[in-house]
This record gives sequence, C-alpha cells and structure tokens, in this order.
Amino acid sequence: MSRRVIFHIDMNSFYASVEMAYNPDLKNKPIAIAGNVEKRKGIIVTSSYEARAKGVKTTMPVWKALKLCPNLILLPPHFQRYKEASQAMFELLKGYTPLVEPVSIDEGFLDATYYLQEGNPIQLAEEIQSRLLKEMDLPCSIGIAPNKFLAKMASDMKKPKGITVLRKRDIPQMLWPLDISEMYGIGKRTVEKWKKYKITTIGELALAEPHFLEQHFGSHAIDLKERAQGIDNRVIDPNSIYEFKSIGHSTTLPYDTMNEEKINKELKRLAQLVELRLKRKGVCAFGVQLMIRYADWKTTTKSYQLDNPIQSADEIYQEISRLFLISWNNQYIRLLGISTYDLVEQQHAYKQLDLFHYKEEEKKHQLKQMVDQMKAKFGADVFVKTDQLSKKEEKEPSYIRTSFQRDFLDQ
DNA sequence: TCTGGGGTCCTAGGACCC
DNA sequence: TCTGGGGTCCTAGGACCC
Repeated sequence: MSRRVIFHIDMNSFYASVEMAYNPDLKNKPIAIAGNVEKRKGIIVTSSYEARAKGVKTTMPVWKALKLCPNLILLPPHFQRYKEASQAMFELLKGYTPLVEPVSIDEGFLDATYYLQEGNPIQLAEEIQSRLLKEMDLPCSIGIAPNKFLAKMASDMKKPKGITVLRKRDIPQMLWPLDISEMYGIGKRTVEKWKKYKITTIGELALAEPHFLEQHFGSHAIDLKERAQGIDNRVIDPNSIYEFKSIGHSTTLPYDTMNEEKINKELKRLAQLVELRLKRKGVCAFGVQLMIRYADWKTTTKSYQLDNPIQSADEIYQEISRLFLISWNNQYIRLLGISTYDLVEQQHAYKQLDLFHYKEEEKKHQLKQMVDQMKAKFGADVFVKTDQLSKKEEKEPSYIRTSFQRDFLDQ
C-alpha cells in the first residue's frame, strides 16, 4: 500500500459551538448543553472552552458544574440544529473527495491521498478549517497522518483549531511519551490494569513483549500494540454510517420505582419510540433486548432471538414484557431500555419461505429452487443448511431460517 | 448530594451438531 | 458404559466511544 494521507476532522465542543453560531451573544462565555436540568438527568453534555477552564466536564452533574462555575449559561440540547450543522459539515468535506467516513455527529475521517496527488496536505487542512469557520462559524481541529489511528491521535493534540501532522518518524517523540490513558480504545478500566503491569505510556505499550500482552490482556492488546507502533491498515469506508446493527431507546426514570403500572407505561412508550425509528429506517428486527438498571446501578440485560421479524410497538412490547417478567428481581428500578438488533430490510423480511407445512421432499424442492434462483441472481455458489433447526424452531416453527437466507437478507 | 442516551465490539460459557 | 474435538449459535455482561 502506498503512503496514504488521512485526515481526522474533529469539531471543537460541537454542540456549544453550534449554539454560539446560532446566537453570537453566547460567544466567549461559559456555556454548557445539559439535558433535563430540573430532573436528575441533568448532566453536562458539552461545554464551551470558557466553561472547561473552570473545570466543567462532560457527564458532570449540573449541580456540580454550577458549583465550579456559578455564571455558567445552561442551554437545552437542540438536536435538530446539531444534525443540520453536521450534515452541512460533511457535505463540505465531500466536496473534496467522496472518501469521507463520518464517525459520529461531530467527527470524521477523510482520505486525501487521491485528491492531493502532489498537493500539500497542510494547505488543504488549513483551507478546510478556515472554510468551516467562515461558512458555518464552526471551529475544528484536524489531524494529518498515514492512517486512521494516528490521524485521530493527532487531531487530539491541539485543541481548539489545531492542525497537527503526525508522521511515522514523529511517533517516538510525539506519541510515545503520552500517558496510556490518552490512547484511543483504552479506557479507565484498562488503564488501571496496564499500570499494575508497569505500562504507563503509549511507548511502553509499543515496546511491550507480545507474549506478555496476549497472556494478560488478550488478543485485543496485540492490536493496540500495533496501533501504538503506528500500524493501522483500516480503510476509509464512506458507507459505514448506513450499516447500523441495533436500534434502541432507554430512559432514566424521574425517580426509582417498583410500580408495575409505571414501568409498563414506560416500556410501552419506549417500544413506540423504537417502532418509529425502525419504520424510518425501513427495517425489522430478529432480536430484542431489555435493559434494567437498578437503584444500585447494577445493570442486567435479557435478550431473545425471534422466529419472525418484528417492527410494531405492540409486537416489541409483547416480547419485552415477557422478558421483563423473567428478568425483574423486584427491586427499585432506575433505568429501562429497549433495543432491537439483527435488523433486516423490511421488504426482504417477509420474502422468507414458510416451509413448515410442506413435506420433506417438497421442502427440498423449494429450497433447491431458491438456491438456483439465487445462483442466477448473484452468480456465485450458495451454501444452504437445512438440517440445523434450533430447538425453538422445532417446537414452534414458522419460518425455516438458513444461513443462505440470512445472506440473502443481508444483500 | 453523583453518574444520560446513543451506539459498537469482544469474550466466555452452555447448548447443540457432526 | 463411556465420552474426543471442532464448530456455530445464543445469551449475558463488560469495556469503550461520543
């Protein structure tokens, strides 16, 4: 692979910046976006750099933030505004190259290799940065590197409004001295564990003995070591945002409860929200999951694979309340969540053959026909498993699901 | 007087099959 | 009467990220 030029564009305190662009009076002031301030959901989602200077941090409870910064200006979130700003930002980037991969609402990668040819990467970064500032009034930091990981680390090095180049040869000086907690993919829990084994900087991880790593931290640690050495061959995938694997909603209740009526009402509401999103995306789900967080913060999940895909709130609620009955330990509940997964496109979900009523020979015939059809369609060999029905399906069969069918659905 | 809500990915054990 | 090894699927839970 020839040398790539990857940008990581990271919008600075995005929600706060959008609010400031919307209302310039807020500029240069300590502001913060926070959800339901009166209720206990009041946590800081984002804050301006002026607020951060006073110690205000993301996920901090509002009362704590106000203690640190009494003149903090609190704003409710306006997600529609942020979504629109995000779209405009990515449109601007796509004006240079289609090789743009949004990672979240406020950051993304851009593969500038082909666009630049012999051009100057820093010049291009400066142009993007100043255009975002001029046209949208939004500041950003940009990291320039030969791969995703290094670009991500680079964009973090200078905030706000920084441009940082991190070449392979810069790694020992720029990356390795950093504390291990700065490394993307290593969180609080792992840091504690690493430190016990005397790995405290990214450099120490990069130089660690692979056997030692694998033994104590599993195979994931080997990947991290490679990253720390500056090795990362992941490509920029513009389509990754369209490939979602689960859709769900959760909510922290106004107060802890054991009241079944209130619980059921909330589950129904969540089921409706999930239905709405499934419908918008045009998908059905083969799996549902219930999440319960108790007053003591202990969290359990219960999930179930369905024989038939579902989409409606009624169907979701029906499955969820069944899961609830076998999950709840009769203690005070703090949070409820519903999630759906194993998503398939709606128009394909019901194309599956219902073979239950057919005899064995007819089943085989039907399946063979389907295989031929698919071979013609995809021009490739199709592997069909017909003899691996799960217990569930033997008892209560409605569809025969095969790996072939799942592949078909995934097309 | 703590700790939201949206996700992804990984692991480990048990059931089941050949 | 005893009982291997490889593989997949399902479920629960944990770590991490924005």
